[in-house]
Amino acid sequence: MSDKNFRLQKLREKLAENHYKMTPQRKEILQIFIENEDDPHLSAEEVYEVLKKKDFDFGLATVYRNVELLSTLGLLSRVNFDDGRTRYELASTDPKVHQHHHLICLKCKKIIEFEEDLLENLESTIEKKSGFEILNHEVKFFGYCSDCRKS
Amino acid sequence: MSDKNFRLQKLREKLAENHYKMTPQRKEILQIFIENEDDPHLSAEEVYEVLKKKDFDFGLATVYRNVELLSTLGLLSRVNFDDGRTRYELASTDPKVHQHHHLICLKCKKIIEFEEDLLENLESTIEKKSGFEILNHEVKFFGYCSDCRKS
DNA sequence: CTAGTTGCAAATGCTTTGCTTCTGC
DNA sequence: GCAGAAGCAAAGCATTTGCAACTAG
Repeated sequence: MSDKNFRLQKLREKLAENHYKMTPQRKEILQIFIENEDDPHLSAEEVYEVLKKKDFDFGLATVYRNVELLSTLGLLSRVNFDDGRTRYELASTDPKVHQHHHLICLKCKKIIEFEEDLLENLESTIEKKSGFEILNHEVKFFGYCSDCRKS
Repeated sequence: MSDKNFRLQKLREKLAENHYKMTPQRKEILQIFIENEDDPHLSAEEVYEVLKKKDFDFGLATVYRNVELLSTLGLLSRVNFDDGRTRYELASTDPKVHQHHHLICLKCKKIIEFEEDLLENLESTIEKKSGFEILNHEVKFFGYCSDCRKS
């Protein structure tokens, strides 16, 4: 099964499980995240713009309600880059895999994904010392990307 | 020199360096962060509330402008717990020390500070693999605190 | 003296909500 | 058929901004 169909399937399951309905709006919003690999961190407003370009005439409030719903269902993850809007990205399809990390360039504002996790040790240290049970994490690194370092 | 005087001294220096003026507003706002050890992550509005309790009648816009200024001067750090408001906390006085980590309990919403950093290895791995020069980071762990795990 | 700062109120911009109409299941 | 969803416009909040009056250096 393609990644796209896998995610749509999962959407159907999660919706049914929680007594929500599958609607064209929900399907299309998830698809936009699947298709927009090049721009993976979309705000509700940006999703709405993409929808308009694709000639889908959904209400903005519907987009707001559904990105939030998809995030509580675990299909999207909320990310916050302190630019005044909540953004969302496709969640990992593997429940064992935590979030990747984000490298944020202070000069050109570019956001780079770093795929490896590498926090297992730190997490078990924290769990031992604090008694806190860690389920997930969010890690951002700030600095200069390789392009900006050259100039 | 006390920690408080050290920080006020640093505020004076940073302001002068950058051609800003020392005002009673700026001094008092920084002091509030120094005094509020028990509630270390204040939003602008919360700082404004504390000021009112202390009978300082400063404008809310002044508070917004100055917490942001203190943050650009390195005396405060911005933190974001996705509760819809920007929060600030006292920055470390040691420039070599990175931010501590925040453990966020998903049940009781408590925020626990974890003082050790322990990210040196991960950072150097990322720098080697991506060519990204890391200056700072922000790390949040989500899960259940020891109190909530018991119940 | 004067560039920078404050305070106030109005404006902005993201997000949420109320409510009526519509539609999956 | 009916609970849940969409659409629209209005409301809600945190935050920013314009501007006249003030003040630190």
